[in-house]
Amino acid sequence: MKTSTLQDVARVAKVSTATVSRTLSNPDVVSESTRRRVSEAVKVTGYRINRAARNLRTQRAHSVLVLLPDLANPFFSTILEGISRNLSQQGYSMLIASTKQVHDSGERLIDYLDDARADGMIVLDGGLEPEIVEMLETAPQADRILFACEWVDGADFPSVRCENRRGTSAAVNHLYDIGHRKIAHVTGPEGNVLSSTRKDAFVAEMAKLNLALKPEWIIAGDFSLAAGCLAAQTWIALDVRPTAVFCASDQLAMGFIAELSRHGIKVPDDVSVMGFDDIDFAEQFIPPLTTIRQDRRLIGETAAKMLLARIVHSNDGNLEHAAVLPVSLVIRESTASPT
Amino acid sequence: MKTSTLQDVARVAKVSTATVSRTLSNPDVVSESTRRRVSEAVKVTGYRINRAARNLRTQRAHSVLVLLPDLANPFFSTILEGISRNLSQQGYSMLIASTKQVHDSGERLIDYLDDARADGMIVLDGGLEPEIVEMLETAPQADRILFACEWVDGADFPSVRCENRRGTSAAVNHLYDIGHRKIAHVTGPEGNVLSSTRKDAFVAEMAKLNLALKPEWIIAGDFSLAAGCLAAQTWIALDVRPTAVFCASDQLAMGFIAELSRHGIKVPDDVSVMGFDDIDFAEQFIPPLTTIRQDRRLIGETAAKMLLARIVHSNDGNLEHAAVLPVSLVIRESTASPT
DNA sequence: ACAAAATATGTAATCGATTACATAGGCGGC
DNA sequence: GCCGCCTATGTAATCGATTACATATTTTGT
Repeated sequence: MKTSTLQDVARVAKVSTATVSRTLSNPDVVSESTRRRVSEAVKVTGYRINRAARNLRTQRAHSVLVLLPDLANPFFSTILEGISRNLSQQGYSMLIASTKQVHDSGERLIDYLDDARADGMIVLDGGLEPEIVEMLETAPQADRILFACEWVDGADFPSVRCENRRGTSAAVNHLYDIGHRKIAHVTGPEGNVLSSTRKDAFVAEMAKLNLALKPEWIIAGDFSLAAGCLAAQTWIALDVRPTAVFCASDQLAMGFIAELSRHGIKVPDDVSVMGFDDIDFAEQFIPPLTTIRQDRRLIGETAAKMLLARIVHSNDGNLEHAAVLPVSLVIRESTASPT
Repeated sequence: MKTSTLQDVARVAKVSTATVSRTLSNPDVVSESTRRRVSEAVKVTGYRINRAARNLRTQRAHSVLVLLPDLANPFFSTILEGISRNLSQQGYSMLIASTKQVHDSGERLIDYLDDARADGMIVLDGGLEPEIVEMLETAPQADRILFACEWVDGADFPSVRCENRRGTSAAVNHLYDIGHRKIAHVTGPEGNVLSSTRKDAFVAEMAKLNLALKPEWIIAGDFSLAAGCLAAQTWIALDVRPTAVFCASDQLAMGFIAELSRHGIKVPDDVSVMGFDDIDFAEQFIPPLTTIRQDRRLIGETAAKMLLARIVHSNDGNLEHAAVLPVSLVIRESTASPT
C-alpha cells in the first residue's frame, strides 16, 4: 500500500492538484462544494501530506532545533516540554542536539539552519565558544536564533531570561530577614553568564544591606551536585563560617547539604542553605529546599513563541527582542533563623 | 546571499550536477581530477546540501522520532543522550515528542512516519493505549518502530530492555544476604510492564528463597517521588513492618526515605531501602541509595543502532529483534543488616 | 444589458538533489 | 583495424507539493 499523494486525491475528487492544495492550506478560497468533495477524497485515499515535498517547495523545514549544553542534565526537561508544546501547536517539530555532541562530531552548528533542516534555533547554552558565537552572529540566519535561560554577553541575539538579579536579591533578603548577617555564595561555573550575573547581584545586595563579605565566602562551583559537595568542604574549612549559604543552583545546594550531612552538620539547624531554580526534586529533598523558582515551562513556551514569530514574520520590525520572566521566592525548610 | 545549490557548484566546477552529486555521495566513481575540481567548487561556493530536496528525492527523512511518556521526567535524559549520539554519527537528526502531548493535540502518532517527517520511531513508553498500539502494529511502517526500556506485552515490536528479572532477583538476594527475611516491595504504576515484570520477579524470588510474603507487603506505587511518600505511610501503618523495602524505581525509594525521615525513622538503621535505575541523583542522596543500575546511555545507543539497521536494511531478515542489556547491583548506604 | 470586478478552478513551472540511461573516449585483444 | 568492455560524465526524468498566471464563470453596478 503506497501512500497516496495530492495527485491521487485530485483524481478522486476530480479536481486539479492546485485545488486540493488550496483546499488544504487555504480552504476559504474554494467553494463549499469542492471543499466537501476534496475532504471526502482525502478521507477515501487516506492522504497524508509529504513534508519533504512541502518543505522543499516552501523553503521551510517546519522544525526548530533546540540546543542544550548537555542532554543528560535534567534541568532542561521542563523547558523542553514548554517548547515542544508550543511548537507542535503550530505544526512545527522539535529537533534536539547537545552543543557538546555537535562540537565533538565536528559538525557546524549553523549547518542545521544552512541545510534546511531547521528554520530556527533555541540555544540553552550561554557557554558557546567565542568563535562559534561569532559564526552564529554573522550568519545570514542570525535573526532566527534565540537564546533562552542563558545568553552571551556582548552578542545581540533575542533572548528569554528570568529575573536573575531580582531572584538573587530576594534570596539574600530572605536570609537577611530571618536574621542572617554572614552569608556565603556558591557560584556556578566560571565564565557562565548566569554565574556572573548572580554573583554580581549577590555582591551588590550584600553591599546594599551593609553586610560584610569576605572574599573566601564566595566559593566557586559549577551548578552540579559534585561541586556542591566540594563547596561544603570549603565551607567547613573556613575560619569564620557564614550562617547561611546561597547557592547558584538547586543541585549545588543539594550537594552542599548532602556533604554537610556526612559530616554531621544539620540544615537548617547549623546552617541555612538556599538554591536557585526550584527543580522538581527540591520539594522532596530532605530538608525541602528553600529556593528561587523559575517557571521553566513558561520559559520554554515563551522562547518557542518568540522564535516562531521571527520565523513567520521575518521582516517585521516589531518583534519582541527580550523577554524577562518573573521568579519567586519559595520558602521551605532548608532555611531558618540562626541560633 | 542566497545559499548555493548543486547547480552552482556544477557551473563553477564545469561539470554536470550528476557528477557533483556523485562526487559528494559516492566519490569512488569519479576521477581524481574532477573530484578535486568539485571539492574546490564546493569550497568556493560554500555549498550546503539542501536536505528537504534530498529527503524528497530519496524518500528518507534522515531523522528519527523519540517518543517519551513525559518530557519533564529526568529519567530519560541520559537515554536521549545515547540515542542522539548514535543518530548524529550516522547523519540522522533526533525529533522529540511526548505521548501525552501528541495525544492531547489529537495528532496521530503514526503521522510522523506517514508524512515523511521521520524514518523510524523509538518509543520509551509501554503505556500506550491499546488502540494506539493496534494502529502502530498494523501500519505499513510497523517495522521501523522500536521500543526501548519499556515494551507492550502481546505486541511484537523489536525492543531494547534491561534485565529486569535478574536485577530484581539481585536486589532481593542482596537484602537476603545481609540478613533480611521480611521484605516489602513498592511497585510501579498499575498496568506498566516494568511494574509487573519486577513485581512478578520479586514474588518469584521471595518464593525461591522460601521467604514469607504477606499480600500487604506489596505496596502499589507509580515510580514517582510522591508515590514513594504514600508508600512510606502505608509501610508505617503495617502491623508487621518488613525490615527491608525494594522499590521499583529510585524516585520511589527517595520519596519513601524522605517521608520516613519526616517521621523520624532512619534509613538504613531502622529499615533498609533499595531503588532501581541508579539515576544520577541516587549517589548524592542522603543516604546514598543502594540500587540496581541500568546503563541508560547504552540503552539509548543500542536502540538507535538497532533502529537504524532496520531503516537502512529494511528487507534484511537477519535483524536483531530484542536486545537485553545487563544491570548491576550498586551497594551504597541505604541498606544494612537488620538490627 | 454590458463592462468591470470578483470568484473559482486549472495549467504548468518550480523548489534542489538523485539516478536510470545514454554517450563518449580509452584500452586491450585478436 | 575492429569489436567489446570499462570508466567517466552528461541528459533529463523524477520525488510531491505550492503558486503565479491564465482562464472561465458569476456577480455587481449603473
